[in-house]
Amino acid sequence: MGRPGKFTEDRILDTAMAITAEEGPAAATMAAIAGRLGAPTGSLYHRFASRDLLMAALWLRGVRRFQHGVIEALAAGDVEAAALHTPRWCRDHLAEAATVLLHRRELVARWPGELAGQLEGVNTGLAAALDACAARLPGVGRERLLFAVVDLPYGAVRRHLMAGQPPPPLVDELVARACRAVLDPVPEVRGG
Amino acid sequence: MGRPGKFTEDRILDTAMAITAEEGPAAATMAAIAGRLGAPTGSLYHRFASRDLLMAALWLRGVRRFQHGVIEALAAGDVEAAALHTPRWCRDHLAEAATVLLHRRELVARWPGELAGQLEGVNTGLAAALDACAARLPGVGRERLLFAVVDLPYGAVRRHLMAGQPPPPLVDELVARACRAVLDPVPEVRGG
DNA sequence: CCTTTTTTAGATGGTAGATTCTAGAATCAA
DNA sequence: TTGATTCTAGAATCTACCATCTAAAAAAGG
Repeated sequence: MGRPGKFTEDRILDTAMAITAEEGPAAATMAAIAGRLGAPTGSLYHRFASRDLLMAALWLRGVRRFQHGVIEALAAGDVEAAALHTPRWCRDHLAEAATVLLHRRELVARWPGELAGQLEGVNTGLAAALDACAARLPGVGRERLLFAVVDLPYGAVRRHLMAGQPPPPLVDELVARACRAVLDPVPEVRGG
Repeated sequence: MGRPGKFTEDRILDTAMAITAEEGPAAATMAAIAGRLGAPTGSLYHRFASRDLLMAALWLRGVRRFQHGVIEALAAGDVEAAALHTPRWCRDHLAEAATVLLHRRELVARWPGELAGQLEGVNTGLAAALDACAARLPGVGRERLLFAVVDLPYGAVRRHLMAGQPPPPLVDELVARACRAVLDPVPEVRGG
């Protein structure tokens, strides 16, 4: 079988994630990752053909873990739970949340062609859950649901992630209220 | 008086903004800006001592223009108008909105010390308007107002800016509804 | 026309970081 | 033990870009 690896892909990604969460993705150079991990740069290139590939893998791993809860809640038809998953997950996985939610564009400025399929899979996974849920809710369009489940919670946690802090409890109340208001079928007419 | 300038600061910033909006801030290298403007790099450095300074100036100019409307609405005590200013301004200034709202971190990764005062001014300007408005609204804390006026609209437009599209009309309805719901003093009790 | 000031002009230097390359070490199977 | 295989190791290379530097051009004033 040959010599067993000393630095696993996951450990490399964890190190890149720590640097990214602390100092931003630009600070996660190959040398910085290798240095913090105590590995030579060559070992990194043994696992990942390029830095782009490494960063894309980092983002993919995080986004999959994150999306899992959202998709689950949507499948159960609980839109509010899906919306609240974001602030809750941020509390439990602060560094990974910062990496995935804050640094998407910088992380994967040039998406490697090799991973086009993986990206597609991630996108369609959420899209399918969203469509299935929207189909069950009369009067709630896809765009409206997307706002309630993705955009709104994202806006609510962003500032706190940027400060390196977990979102405070108030955020959950704000998200829940706004979510209900947006999905409410007859909001303008009193007593409807 | 000496030879009049051929490339003004504003034209340089406009060019940098165009590149940033189209291909991201990383693509806005000094050579790229100069090339698109038809100027040599030397002319850029005549106006801006460094790339960091140029990008910081770009962000400052944009954020000032953007904030103006928000602060005005807050001074008038109209929270909903303040929240709606974001999607409206994005429609009218698509490229600048993308630059200011999407690329803050990448644009000014290292904020130049020379501009510390300017940054401070921008931050306190909004903060003051926010505090003054919050003081007038009983039961509405500063954090809640910040969410309604900043976080919520930001989340609502982000996806559209990333796609290079102006936010659709639906966004205004979503923002307005969510804004009202969040500021509503007694949302839980029916008929309150 | 001549001087002064300001700007253009672009070649050149310097540096940070990604990537490659060659050597050698660790493990497994026979 | 030996050979095949997989990995570590880190120095060397390559590339892209920021920043500098010298020279010259273009006004404005006298």
